[in-house]
Amino acid sequence: MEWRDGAGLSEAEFLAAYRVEDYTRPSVACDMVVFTVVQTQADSYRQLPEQQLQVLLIQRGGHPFLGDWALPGGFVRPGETVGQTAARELREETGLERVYLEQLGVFSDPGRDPRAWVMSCAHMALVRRDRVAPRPGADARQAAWFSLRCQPVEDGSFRLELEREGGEDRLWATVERPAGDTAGPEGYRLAGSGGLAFDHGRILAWALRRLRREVETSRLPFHLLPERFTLTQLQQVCETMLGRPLLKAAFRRKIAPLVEDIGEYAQRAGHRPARLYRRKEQER
Amino acid sequence: MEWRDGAGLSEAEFLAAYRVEDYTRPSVACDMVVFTVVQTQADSYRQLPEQQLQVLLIQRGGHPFLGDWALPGGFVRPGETVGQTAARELREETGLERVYLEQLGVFSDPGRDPRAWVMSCAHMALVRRDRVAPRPGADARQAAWFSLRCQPVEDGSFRLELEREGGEDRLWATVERPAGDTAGPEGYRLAGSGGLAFDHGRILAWALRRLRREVETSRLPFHLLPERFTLTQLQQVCETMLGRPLLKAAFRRKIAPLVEDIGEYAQRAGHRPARLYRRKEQER
DNA sequence: TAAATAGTGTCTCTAAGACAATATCTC
DNA sequence: GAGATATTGTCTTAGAGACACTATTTA
Repeated sequence: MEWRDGAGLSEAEFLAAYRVEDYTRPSVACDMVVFTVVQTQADSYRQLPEQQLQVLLIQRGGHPFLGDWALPGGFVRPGETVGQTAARELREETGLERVYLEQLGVFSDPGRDPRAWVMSCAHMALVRRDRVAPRPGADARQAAWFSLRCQPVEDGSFRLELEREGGEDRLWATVERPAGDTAGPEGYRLAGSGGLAFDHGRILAWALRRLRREVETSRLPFHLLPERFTLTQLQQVCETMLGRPLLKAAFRRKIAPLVEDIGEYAQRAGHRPARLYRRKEQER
Repeated sequence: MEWRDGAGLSEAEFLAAYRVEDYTRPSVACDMVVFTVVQTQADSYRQLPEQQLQVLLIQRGGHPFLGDWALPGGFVRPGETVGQTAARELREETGLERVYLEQLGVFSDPGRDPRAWVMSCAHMALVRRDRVAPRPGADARQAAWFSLRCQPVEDGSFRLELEREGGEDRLWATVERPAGDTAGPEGYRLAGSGGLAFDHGRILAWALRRLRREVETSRLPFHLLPERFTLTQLQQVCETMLGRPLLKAAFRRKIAPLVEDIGEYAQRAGHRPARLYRRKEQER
């Protein structure tokens, strides 16, 4: 005998009668915060180059926010998970497969997109800059890397500053964290932004916070390095992600169990050559 | 002069012509993992009672998963953020206002709901059990609290076990974390479940992980305690959330800066009375 | 006084912070 | 040798783990 519900329907009958069109539905997009770390030019070939944290933005060629810069993204299609949408967008935007991707959460303010009811499931990705050639011409949109800095402001809020490579464009956003235990992606409030489309300043702020939180606990920095690297490179990537310097001795003690000496040395440095390491595969 | 896009439209013209109906859209629901901590009966009035971590579930009265237990939840309505949806659901389900709520992330497997394309933005809530009278009769659905336990299994996966208060129903789910750096809500995979509807075992597993992560860093336990509490009560709540015992001396050292002695004592215990504390308001 | 929890003292151990000393390469 | 980074050693400090000891209540 079959199970029947309160209306006397079997499961097959119920599913046939169910009409999802009866409810108003939002559009759901995935917006991508694509992080990378890049070396700026050093004064001398013997010195270590400085590094910058960068994000990939796309200039809007249509309304709304025409001319402003936005996170790359696109709508979720039927049959996809949001993670698959993010991976697809990233592939279309950068040509990269199998990069590190992490879901950051939903931004759903009703007015965030003046066109319609669109909520965004933000993701962050970590890509190696040398693997990406952002394609300015692809579908008539201009893509560019922006350096990202975050300064605390006196009243407890933060100011994000973005600068396009070469210094042609400068964007900014101010976000604040309301008092109380508000947590999660919608915990930050966007107090204002310049040159950034939609609520993307808010999404950026949340992504940066997550990035910094996770550097300490996890293995994110490896995704921004080549297979073989020196400990100084690893430390520099961590410092760039965190936005503050780390002590060398303590850093090496801490990451020692995560890496493995491969017995080779970096070549052609103007100083003592550094040992090369690779990431150690973890047993759980 | 007005800005015009590639098609020669002004922003107002563009918005008027934009048709969101042209795209297929998913339904978006908020599912709530409502946690509480409850004391079980002690053998003697002089002994401290044991505590249990519990979640609120609702028995499905319709297809699909008729008779199984599901997380409370409902669809996002136009004009709401997902956080507002969660707060509304919680109010409807428990009558509570202003409880701690946190967005956990999106679960979006295309087949997760056999009726239609429905993605779920999961939230967790922390409520004081003594404030909630789950209303079994409300809109013909039966609500009940289930104790929640989580055991690691030998191959790296986890088994969740739920037991209804009184022991009438037992539910389970097995989840695994695939190798690699998969992070975020969709990082867990549901290997199987019994008595739990949809992918709610997976959502529960993720919620429990988040809960445990955040106990250590934040102030979540206060939301499960009355205004005035003893340090032993606070420690017990933390232990229950974490599922493991803590050392008394170390615990007190650690939480000392978060609480404030109010100079009163717990009454009527069969032993030395404990000092009462309240949460100290943080400067950031 | 027995039984129970409350509250504190202290020793150890580990890890991070801080800084210095030594090593090794290229020009 | 000068100048740069690489690598290691070690002293100090902060905090967690572990355990024991004392305090205070009620039946």
